[in-house]
Amino acid sequence: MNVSNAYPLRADAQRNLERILVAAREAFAEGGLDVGVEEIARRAGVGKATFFRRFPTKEALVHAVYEGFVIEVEESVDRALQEDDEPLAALRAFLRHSMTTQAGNKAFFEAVASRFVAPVELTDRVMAAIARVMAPAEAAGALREGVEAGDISTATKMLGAAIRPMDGLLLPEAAWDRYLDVVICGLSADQAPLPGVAADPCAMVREVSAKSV
Amino acid sequence: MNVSNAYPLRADAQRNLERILVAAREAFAEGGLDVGVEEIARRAGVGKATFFRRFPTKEALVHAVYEGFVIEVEESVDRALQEDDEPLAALRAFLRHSMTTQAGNKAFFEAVASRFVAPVELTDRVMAAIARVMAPAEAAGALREGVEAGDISTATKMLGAAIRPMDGLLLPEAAWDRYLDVVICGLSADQAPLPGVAADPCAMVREVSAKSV
DNA sequence: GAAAAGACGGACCGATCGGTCCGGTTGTGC
DNA sequence: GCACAACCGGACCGATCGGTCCGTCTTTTC
Repeated sequence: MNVSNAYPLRADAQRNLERILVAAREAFAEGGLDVGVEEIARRAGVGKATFFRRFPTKEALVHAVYEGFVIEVEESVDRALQEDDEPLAALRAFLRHSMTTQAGNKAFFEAVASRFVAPVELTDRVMAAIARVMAPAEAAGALREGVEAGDISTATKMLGAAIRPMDGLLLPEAAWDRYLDVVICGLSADQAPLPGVAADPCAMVREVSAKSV
Repeated sequence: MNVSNAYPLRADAQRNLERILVAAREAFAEGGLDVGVEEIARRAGVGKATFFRRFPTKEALVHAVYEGFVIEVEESVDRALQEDDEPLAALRAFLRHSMTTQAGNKAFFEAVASRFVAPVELTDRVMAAIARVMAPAEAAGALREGVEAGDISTATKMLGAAIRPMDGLLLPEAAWDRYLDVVICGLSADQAPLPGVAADPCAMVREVSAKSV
């Protein structure tokens, strides 16, 4: 985000900026998006004022970290597309990876759970990545009629909810596949078609984001 | 909870207590569990101190309201059990009703999403109700092998997550059945059995609750 | 109808959070 | 090596939240 800005930062400032980003990723991963700015600055070995000199608001930092998540998603799709033994393999690998990431990174989980309004540009990138990862299954006719990108996005939310039965508690990995199985199975072909799509969640997200600018 | 206490409250105190409970239910339904105590007291036409005279802490109020939710769940199961056209009907009706309630009541949604640690006694009641509502389907062999009460509880969480694509946004009702279909379908028989249960979420919930007492 | 038990609410407290200010420090270009 | 701009961080601010205090008012009881 600000890492390579218009005119170059002084060396120490650049170093501190990077430290802040690293510290924020760590702190958010452990404690979720509610971790305070002071704690992040402390971890970065920096004063609170220094933080606010680089990021106008805490929200800006959250967006910067969120962009990292989007990149992770895109890379996850690239990796998932490698395995093409069977039509649904890539989609399954993607969803499974999403569970792992949400489990190990509380902020990622909260981001998926939409604890904040993400910039449109970034949600668009996520949707594009999802479209890529579901393409093989779609082409092979392995997907239930009516399943679309927004549904896969929703599936990641549902799976995230599944592996966190209560606040602060995380289901052991061995139990995750139960839910992944249920969802994959519900998304597979050879079922009655899904009811018609009455609304496009992505469009609504776009609308809300635009309104909040 | 405190409504009918050990020794009788004075008439005005009893009236105010009821007003507080009603106001809390409304306020929580609209704004979620983060609504402040002051706002609730204001809605009840009462001072903040009066609130804290009846409830030792805000958490106590949340638990009282949560007990109301548990009763709603139990009633919902009673109603769902009426419709027995086909084996899965009751379960489906129950999950559908849970979606409606979560949609119309932000606090209920957050309670399902486990935004707080509920008392063991109440989570036990929820689990018992779920066991009742899934019994017909189970008896008819309509459930996939390995599906148990904890999975239905998780299903309500997943469906709650599905209908709220982002903070403050609610999917229109017409789109809900898509996800209900996916989940019901994944829970139905005639699929490969679910992977073995490595952990019992309910037991873990019980453990965590005990620790926090 | 008066006294005492109980309830009332607004003012107050301490902790926390996002965000700002300012006097001292440090990297950088000449 | 010097001067200046850029940078630094701790102290500070205002808002908010859960929770308490205390002087006043209401209900109950005899």
